[in-house]
Amino acid sequence: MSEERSLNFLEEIIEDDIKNGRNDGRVHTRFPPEPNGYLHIGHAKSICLNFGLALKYNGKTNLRFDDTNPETEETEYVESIKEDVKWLGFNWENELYASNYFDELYAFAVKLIEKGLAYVDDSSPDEIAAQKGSPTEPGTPSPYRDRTIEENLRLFSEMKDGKYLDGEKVLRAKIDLSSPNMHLRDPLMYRIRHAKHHRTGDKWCIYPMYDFAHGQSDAIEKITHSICTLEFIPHRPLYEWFIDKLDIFPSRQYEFARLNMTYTVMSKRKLLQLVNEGFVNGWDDPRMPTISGLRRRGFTAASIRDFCDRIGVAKRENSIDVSLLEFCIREDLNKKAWRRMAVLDPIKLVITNYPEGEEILHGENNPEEEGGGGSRDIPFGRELWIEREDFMENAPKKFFRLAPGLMVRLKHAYIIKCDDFVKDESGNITEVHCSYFPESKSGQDTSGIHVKGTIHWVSIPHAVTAEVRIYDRLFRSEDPAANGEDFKELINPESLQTIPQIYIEPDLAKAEQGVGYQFIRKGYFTLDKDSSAGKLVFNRTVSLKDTWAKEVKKG
RNA sequence: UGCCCGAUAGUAUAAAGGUAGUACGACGGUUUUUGGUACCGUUUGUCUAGGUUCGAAUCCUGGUCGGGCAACCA
Repeated sequence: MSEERSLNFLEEIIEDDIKNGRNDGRVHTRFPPEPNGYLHIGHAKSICLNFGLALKYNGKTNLRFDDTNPETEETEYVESIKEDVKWLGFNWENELYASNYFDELYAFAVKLIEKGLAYVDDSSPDEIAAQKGSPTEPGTPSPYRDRTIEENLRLFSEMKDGKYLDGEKVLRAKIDLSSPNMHLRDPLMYRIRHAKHHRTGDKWCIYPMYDFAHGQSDAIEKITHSICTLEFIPHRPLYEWFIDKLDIFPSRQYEFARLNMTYTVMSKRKLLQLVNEGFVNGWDDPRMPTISGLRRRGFTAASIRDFCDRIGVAKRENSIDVSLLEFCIREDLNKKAWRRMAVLDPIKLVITNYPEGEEILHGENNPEEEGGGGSRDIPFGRELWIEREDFMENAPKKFFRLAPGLMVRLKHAYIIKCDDFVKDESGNITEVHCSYFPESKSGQDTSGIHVKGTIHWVSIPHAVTAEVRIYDRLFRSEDPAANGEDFKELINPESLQTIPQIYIEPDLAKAEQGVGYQFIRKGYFTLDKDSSAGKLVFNRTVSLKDTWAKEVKKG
């Protein structure tokens, strides 16, 4: 709180507006998704921005579905969007739909026709495109541009009544065919689409275009700050033109740079292809940058909010390093996740001087949690699973694990010394033999022995099995979108690695979905929805930072 | 060869004419019963050329580079 944070450009605008008494100091934003796909991390930036601004300035935020294109929009998407926004921790003021305003929008269009500012055009799409000219050449008027108001009124009404086929006629605004801004060269306002709408059904066969719906919806809701992404900058004069000619509430549009992230694609169209063409297993595949994918992967809402806070808001194009997202989830989970032990690649360890039978040890749930977070029981015995990579026959000098003659501590248990190992006929190590120091028990160590390394383990007779899914980045390239439509060629073939059987400590049999666990020394994991009573499946959310792996790579 | 937006360490983001700072990354170290965490340190930057000014990342002009705009998508 004491830390003063500089304002982003939108906060500056809002504070300025409040200071000047604009809108009576009222702040009302909106988050306007089109229900034609699942929300992704880029939307999270927009959500955090819109809801965050309202929260900060004591305002409100509407959730408004921009559903003016019946051909691509579905209720399934509406539901997922609502779930994701809620999960992120935000509450909208009103759940609204652009389709709620179809009657008003129609009346607005009639009003513009009456003012001589809109006309029905019978030109084909190609003809209209030609009429618009090019950025360097002015457009030419449609032969239908000067129809009388009465004729336009009649024709538009007939369009609404279903008298024409798709594409036969459109309604266009009459603005300026020689404008240097292409969007002002008599843009389309309405098109004919005999399609069933997810909300209005068959009531309408004409649908407003984005430009004739968005600003007016903002105005109807008295949105004060309509925040969108950079590509809408050239639309702003049109947004203002409609508001001005219709004489409705003057909402204002502001634009910020959308989020891009390394090693991922961030367009709904591309994500849809990944889903439809089977490169991933659905919108919520844990490798997807969707909110639902991240959630299934084990990301917390808090970590995503923190990420959105750290990336900032500005108007320049950007590409955020995924490592920042990974930092955010590690930071959050470090504080929250319960520590547990799991062996992913097992090798058998025998403590030769340990008696038959078991002993119950105790392990802290989370050393980072204030007050300790309690502890759980861990059965220990003579035969344990340990990680194969924690033993080396010929260890390099800085290897602080097991090798003949070396000592390590078994986490929450005893210090052991490696005496011997067993190999099978093909040279694979099958067993490691150690002796333990009874007086070195964790928490009551009087042995005086100091070891550099600690390794995790699971008691063989008590071990529970599970499947684990290890994820890597979906793309091999830092900027897959730069490859255009061929982005799919850059998919990382090793983005999903399934380990069918790992050994986990018995307490983990009680694992629940939506909870993050740290498998000590291995990473953060969470229970996947594919789990069933007889089969536990864990997703690795993110690995732990691993400076040893880095050391090894350096050689 | 039109119009619009933008340009600060590797990546983001501050500095509103007055010491270029912060985070992530990278690198090194201390602590540690997780090679985790925590803590400390190091490294690297104002696109360019002029101009205004005592003083410019900031203001002005030209250039360069990047992005967007000519869907009956949003």
